[in-house]
Amino acid sequence: MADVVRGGRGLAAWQALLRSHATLMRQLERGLEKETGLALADFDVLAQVALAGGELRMTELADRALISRSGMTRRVARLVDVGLVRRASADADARGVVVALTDAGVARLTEAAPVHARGIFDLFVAPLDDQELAVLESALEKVTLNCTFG
Amino acid sequence: MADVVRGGRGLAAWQALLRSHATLMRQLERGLEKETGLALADFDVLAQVALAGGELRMTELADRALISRSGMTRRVARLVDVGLVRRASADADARGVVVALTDAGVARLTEAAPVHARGIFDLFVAPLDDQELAVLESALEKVTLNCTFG
DNA sequence: TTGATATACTTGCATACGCAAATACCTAGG
DNA sequence: CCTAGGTATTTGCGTATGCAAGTATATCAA
Repeated sequence: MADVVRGGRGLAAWQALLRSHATLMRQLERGLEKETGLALADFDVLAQVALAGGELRMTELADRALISRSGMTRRVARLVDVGLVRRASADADARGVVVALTDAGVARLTEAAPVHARGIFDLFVAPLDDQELAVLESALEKVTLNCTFG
Repeated sequence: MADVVRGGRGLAAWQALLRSHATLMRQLERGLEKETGLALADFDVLAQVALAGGELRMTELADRALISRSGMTRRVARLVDVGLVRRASADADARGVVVALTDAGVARLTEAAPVHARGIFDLFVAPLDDQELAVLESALEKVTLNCTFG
């Protein structure tokens, strides 16, 4: 029975990674939250806004953060409550909402970004040597790109 | 501001993968659920029991499925309701519960396992060539192993 | 035997999520 | 101008989760 579950070439490694992903992410999030008081989901919002150049509409933000629009509504609401983010109505479209970082948000992100990078580094990059990293770099990109329109 | 967020060597690729993971997993789960009517979480339980040789205690099952014990209590309850799994008290320990597949569970798993393998293959393995796969195989293993005690 | 402590599992609670329906606004065609 | 249909966002609802507390059982030592 057990062998029905096992897969072929290349599957096992991915399967293991996918399965441990939840745990890895929990570790990553614990670290971030412990050191900066910021949930990963919230960090992600701040980071996306920053990457976009300072402000983003809700839909775009949801798409980039890879969560539903309704989920983003609530995340932003939480972030507004704690003062890391500001909502304003879009210039040209009264339906629209633009989200921007507050000063506190910028400060928090500036503090958190290196911690997060460090977390990913420790968990994912550090265990690998240079050659592996080089291959991984292009390989992961293929897999990742492949899902952008998912 | 934006550059605070960007990381160094090897980070970007992982970051992208981690970020797209939720979406990839949703795709994977959609496919599995559509073709077999089985949620990924439930598949995981069946697969773990099968891999363990037919039966598993709750704690062990939760550990292998990488979720909390309480989460597993509920998953198993759902699976018992739909008749894919059976609970019995452990021989030597009256506190214990052993979970085993029913015939229906075995049948469902047998049907679902190739579908799931195929899903992972399409999303993760197919985009890569042989050399990339070879390196990835060992590289992912390092990252994955590194978190087993997380 | 009996109490102290640990283990296996479940339940109460608070929280986050996605989907579908609702709301508000925009845009075209007539 | 007005209506039909589309888009941006929010709300209602059901569901899954983890943590902390609770219950039942085991273990061990005095």
